[in-house]
Amino acid sequence: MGITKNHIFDDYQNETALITKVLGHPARIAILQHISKHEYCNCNDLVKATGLAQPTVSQHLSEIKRIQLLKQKQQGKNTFYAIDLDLLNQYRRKINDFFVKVQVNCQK
Amino acid sequence: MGITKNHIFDDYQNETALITKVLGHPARIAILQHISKHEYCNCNDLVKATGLAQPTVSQHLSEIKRIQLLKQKQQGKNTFYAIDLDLLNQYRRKINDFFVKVQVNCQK
DNA sequence: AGGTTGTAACGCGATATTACAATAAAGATA
DNA sequence: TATCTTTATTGTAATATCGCGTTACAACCT
Repeated sequence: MGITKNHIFDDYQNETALITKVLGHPARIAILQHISKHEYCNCNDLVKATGLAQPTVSQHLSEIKRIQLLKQKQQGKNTFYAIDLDLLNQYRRKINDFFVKVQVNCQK
Repeated sequence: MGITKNHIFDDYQNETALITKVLGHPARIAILQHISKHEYCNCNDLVKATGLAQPTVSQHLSEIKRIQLLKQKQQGKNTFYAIDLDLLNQYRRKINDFFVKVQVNCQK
């Protein structure tokens, strides 16, 4: 997307945007939904669940890993994925707080 | 970014992703913060607040308008922007619910 | 060893995004 | 009328993203 000028924004703005950006694709929403319903599923499960090709799913998994939202367990050739619930909750609060702050500021 | 295959995902996934995608840029986070603190500010205010060029700000405003999060008041040559609080709250709940559902599913 | 399976990495085409200069259009002001 | 101000639009360069075919590399099986 051309170069985002991250340096002119503060940490809060960059972090908030990074979390929402990772969530900003339907495939990644679908992947998180599926992992939540099938803990420690593998990449092939997600290929079937999403209907995307394996390399595409792998790429979306990498995006989600950028914000450390995934835990992996290697078991032989299989890689099993689960969601880091502590971080998920942290991000939930962070995004919710952003909305709330905007709302409160508006009402002053 | 190549073509996102929206048709293979359901409405919930597409809508959730669209909202977070719009929030997924630090400039748009900054713009929403500024509008919330200075109700009915104009485009020039946002140019000064963000440090981006006027066409860039205008483009980001368009992105935010895609999810109807902005109300505008035309006053002569000035366009004043404010946030649609009802929709903001609706989106806040929608995103928060997504996080909560994922969390709850994980714990089953 | 040879074949199968699961996943990441590489590479590419198509398209989207970011950022901005230049311009246009409309309202204000001298 | 001429000029300035404000904002949207157009066009463009640079870069990122999406999706996938192909490949590479394990680990498992026979």
